[in-house]
Amino acid sequence: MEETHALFETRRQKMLALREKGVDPYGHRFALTGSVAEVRERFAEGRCECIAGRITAHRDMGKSHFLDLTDSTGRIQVFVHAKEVGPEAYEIFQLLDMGDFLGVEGETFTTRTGEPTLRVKKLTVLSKSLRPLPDKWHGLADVETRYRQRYLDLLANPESKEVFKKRIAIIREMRRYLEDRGFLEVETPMMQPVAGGAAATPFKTHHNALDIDLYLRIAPELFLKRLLVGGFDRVFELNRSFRNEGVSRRHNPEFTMLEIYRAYSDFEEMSAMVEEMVCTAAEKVIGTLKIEHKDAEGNVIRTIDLTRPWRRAPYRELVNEAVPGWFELTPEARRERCQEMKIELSPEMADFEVTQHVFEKLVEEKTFNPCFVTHCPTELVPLAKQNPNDPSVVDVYELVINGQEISPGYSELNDPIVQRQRLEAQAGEEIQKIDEDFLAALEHGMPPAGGVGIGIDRLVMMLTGAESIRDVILFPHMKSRPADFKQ
RNA sequence: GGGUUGGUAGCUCAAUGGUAGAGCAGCGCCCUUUUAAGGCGUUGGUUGAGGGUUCGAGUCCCUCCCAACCCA
Repeated sequence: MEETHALFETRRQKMLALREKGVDPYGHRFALTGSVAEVRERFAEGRCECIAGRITAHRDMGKSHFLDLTDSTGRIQVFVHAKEVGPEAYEIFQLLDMGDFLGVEGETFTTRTGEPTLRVKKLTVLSKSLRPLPDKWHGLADVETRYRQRYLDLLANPESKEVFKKRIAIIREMRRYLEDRGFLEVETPMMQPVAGGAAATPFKTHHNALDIDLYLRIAPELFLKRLLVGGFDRVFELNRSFRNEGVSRRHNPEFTMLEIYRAYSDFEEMSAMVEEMVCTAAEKVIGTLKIEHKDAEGNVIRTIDLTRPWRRAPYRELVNEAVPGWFELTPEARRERCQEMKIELSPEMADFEVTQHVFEKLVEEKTFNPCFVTHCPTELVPLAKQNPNDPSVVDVYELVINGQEISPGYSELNDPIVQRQRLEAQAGEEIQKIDEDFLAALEHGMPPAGGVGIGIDRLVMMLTGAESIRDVILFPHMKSRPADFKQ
């Protein structure tokens, strides 16, 4: 910032003027008698209180000033008058701006209009704000700024802050649910020599001292299974994974995933657990199982009903519901039907991929209430365990809510020979992409187990009605903008 | 990667191809109980960047940057 903006310069001069008066514009610890909410809670005439917060409003009556002081618990009005604070403090007061952090000591009283207020006896400058905050009334509307400078969004848009508080609460409830049932939360490597456990492009990095390439994990799966081998029967990990792919309304390069593994279980038992866990979180955090999504004007555009039991239906049945007689059609006739239904296909697609496209467009995107899609075709999920009675399908569910895949669940493959074949087939030429250490672990014996992954960002979207993943991630990734902060 | 829409003062937004504006914020003055306080006055702009057309461009054309949405 070679040039300084006039608004910035005005505030900087005030900051320097505070220094001139021997006041440190960037203060230190300030002893509170309570938070704003606590002071409001126990409000009674004539109590002495010390509170601190950001100045979020200033109503200037000449010699009387009313400020709003806001901390994380709320706002409270404080009253500043020259006679109460003395001439020196009043001069300091005149160097303050909206956005400054201020500590005040004073006595509570109620104004004529009935507003609980603190009459300031002593004020302490805690931090001078050099840049103006967004408009107090209109808030911050520009989406780009809301994402790039989230702190401004949080200050200006209370509903944005609410979404993140809900996200935190949802995650807390999921953790509590799992811990109450004997699951141990573990931490496994985010930097891995081989990025396994999913099909996705990883981020690559390099460790200098070891002189080895490492990848940011695309999933924690292979390490959690090592823990099943090692005798942890119930484990989960709730943390970031990274995929070097496009960004969109539903994709952020780093995203939060919950993976849970339970020995001696299977995908069906896991589906029941996921159902119960999500409902518990919804009831505790949102307070209902009927989740209303609203548009910008506040009109309800859809209601997601999480009431149990959730639907469970085989993949083929759902496709057949969407397009009756689909599976009786020849491959050619299916492609023609897709053209009629305006579903775009590429010529090199395999037949199962054509069906999968129909599934995505006509089932997944239109399924808002929860549905466990079961009996998925083996080709779609090559790493899963085949159904003992019907090898054309696998023992897997895909949970669809809000038109998105939110959680896959597996009966985990624990046959090391089959696992090796599958990984080799998947790796093809790139044989170095096989995690031999993982296969060695399986060869020591892994108990049969159920495993699930839950996309936390998408779950939070569903529960809060957010239309974009960027609205549930505090600092979503954006392209850098070199012009930022040029004054 | 393709398509659509958008980017104007610190914030929220105006402006038929014809002098770049308003509200809030800021600054100055008045006001001793205000609630988006009020009143009077006033500062503030490389209209995302760069080219072009035109007597004249925020507006039309081209290239680029950033974002949102849709598609791949």
